[in-house]
Amino acid sequence: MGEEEEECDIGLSLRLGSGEYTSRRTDERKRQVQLNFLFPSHPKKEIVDYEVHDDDRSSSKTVNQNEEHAIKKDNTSVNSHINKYGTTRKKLRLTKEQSALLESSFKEHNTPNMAQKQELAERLDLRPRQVEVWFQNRRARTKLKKTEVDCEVLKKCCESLKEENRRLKKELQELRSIKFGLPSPFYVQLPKTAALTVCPTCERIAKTSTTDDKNNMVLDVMGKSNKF
DNA sequence: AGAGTCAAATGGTTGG
DNA sequence: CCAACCATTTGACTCT
Repeated sequence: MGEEEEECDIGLSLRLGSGEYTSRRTDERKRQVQLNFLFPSHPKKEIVDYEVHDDDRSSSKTVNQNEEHAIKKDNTSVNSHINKYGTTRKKLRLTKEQSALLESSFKEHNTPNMAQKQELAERLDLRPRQVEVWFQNRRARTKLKKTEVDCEVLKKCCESLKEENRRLKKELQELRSIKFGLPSPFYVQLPKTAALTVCPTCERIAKTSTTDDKNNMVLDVMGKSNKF
C-alpha cells in the first residue's frame, strides 16, 4: 500500500533485530549508522524516535506503567496518536509522590550516581533512565532559574549605576558652576572632564575618585587660577 | 487555538 | 574510546 506503511514495516524488522544492549549511546549510534547506511534519505529524527521505544528504556512493563499513570489521572488522556511509522510517544506525568521523592533526593544531591538512580528508580517504579532524565531536566530548570535571578540582579545593578551616573553628572555640573562663580542655571559648558582635572599652570593631573578629592581639586585649580 | 509545561530525544562536549 | 553530562529540540499534554 502506501510508502508510510512500508517504512513502518522496515522499522519493525530492524527494531527486533537489535543486538545486545551495551550502552545507550553506543547502541544508538550503531543503529543510527546502520539505519543511515540502509536508508540515507530517511528522516534521522524519526528513525531514532522510533528506535528509542525498543531497548531497555521501555520494557513492556514500563509502557503499561506509563499508561497506568495516565489512566489514573484521566481515562481519556492516554494519547494514542500514531506517527507515520506506526509508533506512539505517550506523555508520562509523574505522580505527586514520585515528584516529591525526586525533589527531596535532588535537594540531597543533584547528580546521583548509578546506584542511587537505580535505587530511586526501584522505589518510584520507574526506569533508571527516567530518573536520569528527570535529574537532567531538573538541573536545567535550576540553572534557568538561577540565570533569571542573575539577570534580575544585573538589571537592578545597571539601574543603580545609571542613577549613580546621573547623580555624578549633576554633581559635576554644580562643581563647574562653582568654579566660575555662576549659579547652576547659568552653567557654561566646559571642556571635557580631563581638561578640568589638569592644572593649566603646573599640568598636575588631579585625583578625582571621591567627591572630597574633586572638591579639593577644583578649589586647588581655582586657587591657582586666581593668581593669574 | 495557542501558549506553557515538562518528559523524552538528540547531538555535542569533556574528563577519565 | 566511552560514559556522563549539558544544551537544545520535540512532542504530548494541560490550561486559559
